[in-house]
Amino acid sequence: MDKNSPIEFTLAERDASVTITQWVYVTLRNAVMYGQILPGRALTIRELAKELDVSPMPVREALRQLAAENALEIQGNRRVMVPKMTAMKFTELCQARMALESHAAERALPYIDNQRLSALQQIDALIDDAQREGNHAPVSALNQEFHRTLYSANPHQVTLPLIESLWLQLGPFMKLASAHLEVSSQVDRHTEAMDAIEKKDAIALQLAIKSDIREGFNFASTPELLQRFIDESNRHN
Amino acid sequence: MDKNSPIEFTLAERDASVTITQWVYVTLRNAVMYGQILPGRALTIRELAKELDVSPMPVREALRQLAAENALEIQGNRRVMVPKMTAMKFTELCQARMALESHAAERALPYIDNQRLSALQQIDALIDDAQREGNHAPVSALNQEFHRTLYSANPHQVTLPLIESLWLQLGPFMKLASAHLEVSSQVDRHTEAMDAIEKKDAIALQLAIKSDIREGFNFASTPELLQRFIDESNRHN
DNA sequence: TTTATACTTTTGTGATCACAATAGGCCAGC
DNA sequence: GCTGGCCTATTGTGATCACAAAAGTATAAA
Repeated sequence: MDKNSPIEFTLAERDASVTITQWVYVTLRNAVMYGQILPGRALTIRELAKELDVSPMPVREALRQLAAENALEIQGNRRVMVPKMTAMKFTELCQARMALESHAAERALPYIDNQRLSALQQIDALIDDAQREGNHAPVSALNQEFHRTLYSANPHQVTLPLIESLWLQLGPFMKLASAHLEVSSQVDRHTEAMDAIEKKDAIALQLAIKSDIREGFNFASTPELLQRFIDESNRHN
Repeated sequence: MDKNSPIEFTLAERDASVTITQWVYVTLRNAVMYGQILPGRALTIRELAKELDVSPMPVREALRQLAAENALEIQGNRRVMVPKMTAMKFTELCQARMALESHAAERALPYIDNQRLSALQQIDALIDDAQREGNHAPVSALNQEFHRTLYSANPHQVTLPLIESLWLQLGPFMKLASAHLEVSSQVDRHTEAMDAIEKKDAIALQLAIKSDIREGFNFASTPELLQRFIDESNRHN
């Protein structure tokens, strides 16, 4: 079965009201997002079906959906794998995040009320708590939650699905990143963002979001370090 | 069968080297993109399978893929339809296009060589020819081809799939648009873009792209006109 | 004429099966 | 020891079937 590396799934409870396909989709999505499937690892429908104890059918549909979201790549051989990363692609993904998310923040700004602002503050407080305790595991998910809460204030949402696609593509490398990342010393860009929101200052908000994204990945600003991460993830072919 | 409106598919030849699922996907995608399926129209797997003369299986997979690309919407009832448009959503889609595509153009600029520039000029010439002959049908597809050729110069492509998702969502309304659109009088922003490319002027290129997108839809700048289009497409429920 | 209810049909979901293509392993030849 | 071609096992694709949920329809009561 595990011709390459085994895959450790975090199997959630399967609610009866949710279709099996959706459950498989969420499970695989989390596995990709949190780097539990190494890039380059070939995935087969039957293997995953066996692993998740479902029939091949829901796996097929979930894989196709994830491929459409650019989380997985269908090779010419019809084989499915997590796309490999390159230094240039990594840069492009971060640049695309900055462009898209600063735009999404600007479009969301007019719709942010006090209730949502306090929700943002709450999430930020959780992040601070986790970092103070040295508990880096949930920070990545909480950070996403912060951004999602911000952008989804806009009730006519069209950018969030695109942004989530970028997150998915960067996901496998966030894990490698967080293991090496020094976050405690950095300026809290979330606070800057919330200040800008209170002042309804679109320019400042965009700047804060862009800085937040850039600093989240500036550990990789030295090409050698990034290259080591990429090599590490590709070592298993 | 046609409880609502019938669907006119443009059935392409099915190449043997292409899987049925891919062929169905392309066929449905074109139908959505060129407004052959009215928004709100409920789609059923078996109906489409019968219409396209394939088994339900490839249709299921194609529908799921299109839903993942935001071209179709899966309702709570598990029914699939082309999403309905609102004036606000239309605006958001255009704004997102401007943000994403101007960014994609900037990132592609360093990679554009003379060969690609002449390809762009060729496409633009075809557009001019078609418009001079009053042949508005292929203009929309050629315009997309122009933008795609420009952005895909960047070999580390990550934004193009996101941009295509936006095109798909706007697609159904391009048809309604082109029927009422006056294009002959407008400035040729493509020429401006190509001038900027020759001068390697990123700012001018971004401006040209943004203007091109804005003018492509400024027919809808009067809310009443846009509303009429939306109503028209929703009339059939 | 209108509304609530029972019945019939249709539909999405998921399982299983058949088949052609691909991959991986094996052995012979150099 | 290394490479090239054959053979077996595995895989993706697509078809068919079973089932429960949903939608549509007709009937009956008001």
